[in-house]
Amino acid sequence: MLTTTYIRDNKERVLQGLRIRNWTEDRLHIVDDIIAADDARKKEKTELDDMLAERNRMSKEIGGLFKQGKKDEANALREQVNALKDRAEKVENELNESRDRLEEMLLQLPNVPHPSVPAGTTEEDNEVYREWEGDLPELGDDAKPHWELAKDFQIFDMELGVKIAGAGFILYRKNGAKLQRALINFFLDEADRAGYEEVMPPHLVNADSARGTGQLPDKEGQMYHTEKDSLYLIPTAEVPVTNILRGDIVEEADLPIKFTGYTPCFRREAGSYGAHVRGLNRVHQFDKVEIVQAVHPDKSYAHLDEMVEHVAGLLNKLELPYRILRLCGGDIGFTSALTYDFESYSAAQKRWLEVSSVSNFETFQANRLKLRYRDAETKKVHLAHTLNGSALALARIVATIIENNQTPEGIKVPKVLQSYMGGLEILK
RNA sequence: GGAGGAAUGGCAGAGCUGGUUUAAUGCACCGGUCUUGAAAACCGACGUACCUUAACGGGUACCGGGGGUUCGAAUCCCUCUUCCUCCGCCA
Repeated sequence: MLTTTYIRDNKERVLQGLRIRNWTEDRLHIVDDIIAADDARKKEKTELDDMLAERNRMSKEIGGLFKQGKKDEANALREQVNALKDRAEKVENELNESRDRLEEMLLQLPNVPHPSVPAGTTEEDNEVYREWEGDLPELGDDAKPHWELAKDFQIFDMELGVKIAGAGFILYRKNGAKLQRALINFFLDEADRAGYEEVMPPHLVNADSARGTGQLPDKEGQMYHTEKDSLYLIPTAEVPVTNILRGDIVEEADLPIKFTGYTPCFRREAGSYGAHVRGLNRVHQFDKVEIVQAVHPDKSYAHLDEMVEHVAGLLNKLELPYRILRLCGGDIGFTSALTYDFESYSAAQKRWLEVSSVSNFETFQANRLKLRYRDAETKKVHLAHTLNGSALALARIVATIIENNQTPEGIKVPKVLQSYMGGLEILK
C-alpha cells in the first residue's frame, strides 16, 4: 500500500506507474479521489481534535468544581459538554467514513513500477534480462517428459496424490522423495552461506499476516482457508517469514535483515487444467526455499541484484540452463516495484518453466506491515524496503532436473546434490 | 476440554475504592558535567500514529484487541485474543 504522503508528493509518478500497468485513462481519477478523501480526512480530524480538546478541558473543570462543592455550576457545565459530544459524534462518523473510503481506494492502488519496468501487457512482453549463453540441451526424439520418467524411475506418483488428496497433489516416492530432501538441504545451506538466518515458520497464518504481505485482500482466492479457525495455508514462505518483522521498528544498524526458510506452499490455482499444467508444472502443493530481506531504502536495488545473483548461482551449480526475465507492466505483481523471473529450460517439453521470482517491494509491503527503521543520525523512523525471492521452488526444478538429465539407464544426479543423497549418482 | 489468575512505555514494575497521573519509580539507551580515559556520581532528554505550524511549538488518540457506561476510564461493565497455574487428553 502506498502512503498518501507519497501519492501527494509523487502524483505524476503514480499516474505514470498506473499507465505502465495498462490502466486506462478513465480509471486514473482514483489518484485525485484519494487526495480528495485525504483532504476531507484531515479537515475532519482537525475539527474533531479541537472538540475533544475542549471536552477534556471542560471535564477537568467539572472535576474541580465538584471538589469545591459547586454542584450547580458543575451540572450546568455538564450539559454544555453533552451538547458538544453530540456534535463531536457527528464529526467522528464523518471522519470514519472518510478513512474507510480512503483505505478502500488505497487498497486498489498497486505499487509504482520501477523506471526499468518495460511496457507491455502479457508475459510475451517480458524483457529477456539475461539470455542463456550456452547451447540449450538437445535430447533425442525419444526423450520423455518428467511425468513419464517419474513412473520409470520411481520419482513420484500422480495417481496416489489424487487418491490421497486430489488432483494437483503429488506423492513423491523413493528417488523423488530423496531428491526433494536433497534440494531443500542444498538450498538452505547455500542461503546460510549467503548470510540468511534460517527459520522454520508456521505453515498457516492469520488474516493480519496475509494482509501484511498483500495476499489479502488482493489474492483471497489463491489461498486455502480453514473455516473453523479462520487461518490461511501459506501460498509462499514470504508470508510467515516477512511477517516476523510486522510492526517492528528496527535500528538502521541492524539492516539488512536476511531470513531464509523452507516451507511447503499451497495454492488453489482455480481453473487451470490442460497439457501445459501436466505433471509438476503446476500443483496445489510444492516445496520452496524462500529468501527474504528487509533493507535500507537507498540500498534495496543493490540487494535485489545480490538476490538475483544468489539464485543464478544455484541454477549454475545445478547445471541447469536458465534465463532471467524482467517482468513487464502487464505481468508484474500488484505489490512489486520490480520483479525478475527465472526460467529453467525443460529439454523434453521444449519450453521454459518459471522456477523463481525475485522482487523488490520497496515500501509497499512495509507500509502494510508497519515495518520501519530508525535513522542512526536523525533518530527519525522511516519505512524499510522489503524484498523476497524463491531460492528455489522445487517442483519445477525437479521437472527440469529429471528431464534434462535423463538417460535410458536412469536420471543423472547433479554433482552438487550427490553428497546430499548419500553419494548416489544415478536414480533408477 | 474444565477451573482459576494475569496482560501497563525497550525491560522490570506501581497505579486498578474513576478526576493535578500530562502513567510513579528503577534499569537500559542517548546527550552533558566531572575525569588523562573509563567507571561511579550528578544533570538533562527519553514512545508511536495522526492533525496543526514556515519554524519553535500546540493538539488528539494509544495502558493486549474491539465495544460500552460516564462530564471524565489504565481504573467500572461486556466481548475476543494471548500468557501463567492446576486438572483432563495427547504426538
